Amino acid sequence: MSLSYTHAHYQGSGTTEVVAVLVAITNDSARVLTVDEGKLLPNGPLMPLHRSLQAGVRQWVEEQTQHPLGYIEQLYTFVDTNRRNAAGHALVYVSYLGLVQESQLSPLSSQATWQDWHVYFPWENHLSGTPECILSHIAPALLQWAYSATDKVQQKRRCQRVRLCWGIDWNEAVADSQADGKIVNIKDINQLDIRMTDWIAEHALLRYEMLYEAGLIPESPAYQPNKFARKIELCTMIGQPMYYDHRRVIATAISRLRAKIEYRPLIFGLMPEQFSVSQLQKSVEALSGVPLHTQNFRRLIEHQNLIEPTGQSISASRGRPAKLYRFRYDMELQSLLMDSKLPKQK
Amino acid sequence: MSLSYTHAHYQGSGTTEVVAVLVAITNDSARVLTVDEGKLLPNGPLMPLHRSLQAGVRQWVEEQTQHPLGYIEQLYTFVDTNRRNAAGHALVYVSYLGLVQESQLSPLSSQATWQDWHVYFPWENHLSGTPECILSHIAPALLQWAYSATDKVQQKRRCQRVRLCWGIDWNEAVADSQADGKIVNIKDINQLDIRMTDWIAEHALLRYEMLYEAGLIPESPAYQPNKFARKIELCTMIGQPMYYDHRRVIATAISRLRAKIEYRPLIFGLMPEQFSVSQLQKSVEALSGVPLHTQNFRRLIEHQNLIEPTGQSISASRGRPAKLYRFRYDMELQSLLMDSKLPKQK
DNA sequence: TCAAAAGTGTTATCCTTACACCCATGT
DNA sequence: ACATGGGTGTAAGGATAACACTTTTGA
Repeated sequence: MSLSYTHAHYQGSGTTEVVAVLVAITNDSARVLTVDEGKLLPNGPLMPLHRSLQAGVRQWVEEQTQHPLGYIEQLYTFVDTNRRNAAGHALVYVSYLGLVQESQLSPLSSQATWQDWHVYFPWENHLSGTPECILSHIAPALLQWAYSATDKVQQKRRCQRVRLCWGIDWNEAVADSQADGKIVNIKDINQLDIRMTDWIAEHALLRYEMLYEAGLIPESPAYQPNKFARKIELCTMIGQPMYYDHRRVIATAISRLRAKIEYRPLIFGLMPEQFSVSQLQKSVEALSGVPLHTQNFRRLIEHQNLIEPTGQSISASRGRPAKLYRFRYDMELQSLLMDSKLPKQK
Repeated sequence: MSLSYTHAHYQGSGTTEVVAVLVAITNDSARVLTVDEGKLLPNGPLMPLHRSLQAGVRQWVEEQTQHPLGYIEQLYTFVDTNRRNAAGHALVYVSYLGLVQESQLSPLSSQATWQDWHVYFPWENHLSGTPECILSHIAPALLQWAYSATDKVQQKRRCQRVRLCWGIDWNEAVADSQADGKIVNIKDINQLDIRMTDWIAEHALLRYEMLYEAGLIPESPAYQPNKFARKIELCTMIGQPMYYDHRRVIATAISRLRAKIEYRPLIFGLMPEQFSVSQLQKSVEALSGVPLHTQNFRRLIEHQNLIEPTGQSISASRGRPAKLYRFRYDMELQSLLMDSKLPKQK
């Protein structure tokens, strides 16, 4: 009943396992719990004893982290046809997202470590402007991929997808085109004048899937290490790979979190008991990966009546001390937090 | 490779199956494809040959309905501990939502039928005002359940959940309460003065789960046929039951559709080639179950630039003929439609 | 006293909602 | 002509984004 994992060969007798993306925020950065030196997400076999998947994951995770999980939800179910049991059935794995409060980070098992999720997705961190890796490596490589499509239609589709997923645009003029409109050659990839237009944080999964499809990451069967125009240090540009498709699972979690945080107060599942407004903001920024407007963030939060002052305040190293707040655990707010899956009463 | 199902006993050798909620709109009402006289959703074993679940479902459904599926997405994965294989593993079933265009409804297999989804969820139809079954039967029974909770805290929680899920409120004064605040007796359930406040269409799943938890539907292990204050005709009040938990799967689909239709143009996956604005509105209403403001609906749609006039128009029996439109299948719109799972190019 | 961080006020803009009204057609 | 459904204009209210500004502390 403890966290177990296998990576060289799948040997379970069942064909179903559960994979968890446990998220916490430490030092204003988002982290996920991993095993096997950051190469795998914690995973375990589906246990026949539990009434529901939800209940199984909850118990299983609580045993591992030694404290109750605040929030948990099912993410997505994947099939891994490379891993099959004796009868030839492909492995099915059901992924879950769980939120862990920083203050409650407690004894980890020997092999488990918390990893900043930007280790796996360096391009997702826009807190200090557009990351270099997009402009210098990823975008050029993706455009190479887009323009090397077989026909004109696919070429346009791919370009549009790049634009929408990555929020970039470029100068189409720097390209030769045939009579049928297909562009056959890009004069100089450096002259495409790639610029950021509209980065949408929630598209994290789409971006990962595009990199996968374009063969730019090692997990992909289409991977070719030399697809980048310039030589790169792999991990700092396209992130640290994981076994199987576990990076995709994290990408799914990131997308879900970023989308949901907009309209559900999930963030409180990650905060300590007391916090200042700016701590709250930094936590949201850690998840969304983009800087927020400080003044309006404060108003947004206060306007929603989700927090109440504790009376205490914290004096930062500099500047005016910040008032501390706590989340209002009213009856109504409990209900606001409720997801499609309510905590079953018994 | 055709749709197969079992309901008396689960006999598959694997432990995973796929269940599909295929939705179409006919005569301005939402329907789902069912088998076994409306008692089951189409389901089939997970096939080891497919690379992905997505691909499996798609092929499997296309074979059944004889035409390509427009849109498909994974819904949720359930475990049925009552159905186990020889090795004792509980059945895992992955559910999918698929949209089918009315015009393309084509040869069904002998045992498959399209069912109006209000057959299963009569309380979800608010197109002609609040349905009687809520006010006369469901709400009273739920309040009975809420006030019969063991302690005061649970009582308040349940009341709040009823309020939020069903958008109703009532007069708390018509009840005795003890010193500790727990209400021990409701003088007359008819005098609670239950009234509709804020119906939220997307809460369909929460509502189903509450009925399940309160033991008001036959699928629930807690089911007691006589929980209702007044004698009822079962199906017209709490809907037609299904085998296993398949009604919950449909409820999941309804919630997802209603939530998603707000910010994604999914509806076009259900429309015929050409349609008038009011046909479009009626289709959206069929899904959401609530009437929409006609004038503003038109503007909303036009403002989004999703449709373009075909030049033709249709003369209804009465009144001014309506212009016909088609969905703009531009490159960009293709991309707008894209879900977290892009159609893989190959 | 000044920099740094907390916190407030005000305005322009967009989107939603509601209501009033005109248009084109069959009977 | 008139009822019926199609279609347009416009104004109020709420939410968001942007900017200027005041407050409180430590160095």
